[in-house]
Amino acid sequence: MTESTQTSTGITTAAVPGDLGWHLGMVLRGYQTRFEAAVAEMPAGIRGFQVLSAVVHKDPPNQQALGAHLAIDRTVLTYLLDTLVDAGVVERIPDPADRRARKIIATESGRQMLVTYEERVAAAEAELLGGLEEDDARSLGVLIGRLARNVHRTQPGASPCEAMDNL
Amino acid sequence: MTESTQTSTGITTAAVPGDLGWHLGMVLRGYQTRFEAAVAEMPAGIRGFQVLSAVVHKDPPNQQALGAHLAIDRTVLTYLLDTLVDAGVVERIPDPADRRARKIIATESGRQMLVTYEERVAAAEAELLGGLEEDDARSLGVLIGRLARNVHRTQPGASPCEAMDNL
DNA sequence: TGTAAATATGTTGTTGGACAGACTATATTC
DNA sequence: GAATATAGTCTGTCCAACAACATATTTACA
Repeated sequence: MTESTQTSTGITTAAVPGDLGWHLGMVLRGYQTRFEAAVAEMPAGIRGFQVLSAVVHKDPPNQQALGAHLAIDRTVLTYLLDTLVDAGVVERIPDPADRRARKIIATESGRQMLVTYEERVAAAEAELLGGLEEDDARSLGVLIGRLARNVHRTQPGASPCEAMDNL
Repeated sequence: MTESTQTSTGITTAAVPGDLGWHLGMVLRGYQTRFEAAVAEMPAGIRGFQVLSAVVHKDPPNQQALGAHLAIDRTVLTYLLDTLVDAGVVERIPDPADRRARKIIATESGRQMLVTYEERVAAAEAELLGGLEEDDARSLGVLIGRLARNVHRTQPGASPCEAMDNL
């Protein structure tokens, strides 16, 4: 811990390169632990929930769009969807306009399941942020959201080698 | 986007449970992409850097503490350290007080390497946060750091890592 | 003291997810 | 209608995570 920065919140943070990675990893770890417990009974667990949530809230036109949104490889998405279809949570319906593509829609049972688990997930998220002041938690959510959209916008596809010309 | 929350920053975010997970995943993905490029030539890549950084900055008394700090499984840490030792970056020296334990120390070459790569990592972190206002980036760093320490403190992480909660 | 439990680390084997490449079916383009 | 592009699936491979076991050492306690 060498140099440090005084911030408006009164917290002093060590300015060590790499700490951001440690912080992100630790937060994601805490999130996953709670999230996992919240959706343990869902088919395909965390990713099952994420897929179902994306299907309902984002209404992607085909699997490719769905996979791109969640940054899930298409070959992985295939068996993820297999699991969800087997569980009767979603359906693959052929797109009449482009019969190569398949649209994923939630079944009625899937919608109900999503509602149920969204409550649990919301509770898990609240618990994760429970250690922060309410204002801080809200700010953090906003800033992370903005940063996430930046990343999502500037990182198309799954090829990580494009965005790294600068080093 | 159904319901939304108006925040002090003027940004509108969708209040969908699970979005926090998507945000975190996306940010971590962007971070990893840049980080990976920054430390590609380092032995053991990202984790090699993280281990070396922790060894130098946190000075953990033994491997167990090191692994607990980074949330790395001990069996993984073993071959991670093998790689770093082979590369001449760190050394395992037996603890004279407890001959079961080994203290990991950086070699001179390792220290130099760390300095070199810390510059690159700092640049990568700055680039990731580049889309945010400077104040926002600083706030985000502070809040994530606080949350990360919460998680690190409250995770039931198996081992007595309390000895290292000195951040 | 002697012995059982606990601890620190290393080794081996298994498993699951990520990913590349081949393959099928359908669409578009010229 | 031949060539090429796209959506999805299937197969095989690689690596990290983890469990189970092995070894050396320390600690607890009878």
